[in-house]
Amino acid sequence: MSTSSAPVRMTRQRAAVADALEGTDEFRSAQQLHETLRTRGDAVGLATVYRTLQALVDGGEVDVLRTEDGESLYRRCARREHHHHLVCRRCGRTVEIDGPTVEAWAAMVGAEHGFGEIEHTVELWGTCRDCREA
Amino acid sequence: MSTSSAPVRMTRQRAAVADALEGTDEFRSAQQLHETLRTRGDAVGLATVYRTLQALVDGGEVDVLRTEDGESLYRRCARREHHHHLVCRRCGRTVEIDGPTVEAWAAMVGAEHGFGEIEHTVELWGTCRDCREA
DNA sequence: CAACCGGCTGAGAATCGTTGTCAACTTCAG
DNA sequence: CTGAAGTTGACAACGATTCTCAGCCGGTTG
Repeated sequence: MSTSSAPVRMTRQRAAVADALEGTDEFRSAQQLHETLRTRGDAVGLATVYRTLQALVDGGEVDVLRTEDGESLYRRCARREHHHHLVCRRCGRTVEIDGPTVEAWAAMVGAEHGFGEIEHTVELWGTCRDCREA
Repeated sequence: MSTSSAPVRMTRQRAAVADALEGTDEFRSAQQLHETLRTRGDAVGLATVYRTLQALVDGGEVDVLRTEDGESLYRRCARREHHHHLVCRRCGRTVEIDGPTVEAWAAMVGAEHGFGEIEHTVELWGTCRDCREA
């Protein structure tokens, strides 16, 4: 038997998207990445950018989070373990942080109220020094 | 001088939306509320539902949060002070919670990295007992 | 090295929640 | 009661994301 998972192919497009993510430590939107690639010369269809990002997210390679106005931002994070982010709402610059106590707290509060399958969203937004001075 | 803010009028539609929110303690989407009102008999245009909800949010009368797939959910909360939520992802049932230490922690982490104007998002999602048993 | 199978791509259409438009309408001060 | 101005609602417009599907190409096989 097999896991019947389709073999994943390495294509120019996938390499390009992955590379664009490697190139920055800021959270970027799919559209920004698409634009970056187009400018850089290795154009990739927008749909493909979205598909690739989704795949990377599913594989835990990339983190996503949503802006206040619903746009998804992607970032290749250093640590694969669960963590949170302090993101500059202006430029996307990001600092990875972990809330050692948050997980436990969330699980406890959930159980306390009879809720199961608890998940939590903890993100910090701010304006980084450079953006404030600009 | 004046704040030049336009006088706010009480209309059937606004009363209806406000009432629909009073009627439940669950987070509901604009579309759900619109449907509820239509079924109940006092139909209100969808655009008006959105406008009214936005106004209530701006006035701090109502809380908003976004689903994982980007939909906005609204709820008339008991306390006006800052707090967080434990929401059933299935039915919207909600428990208000406060993270006494979260605020301080967020501000500290922000300052520590040179970020200003810190805001934080802390929401818990789970499945309530009733929905799990159903 | 060439043929092939099936995953992959991309341009454009389709979704979907939400916001903008604007003529008709309603609230409420005077 | 009247008029000025805030409101409403049907519908168009938007913007991010997903779907379609015919053509393309990675990689394995013979």
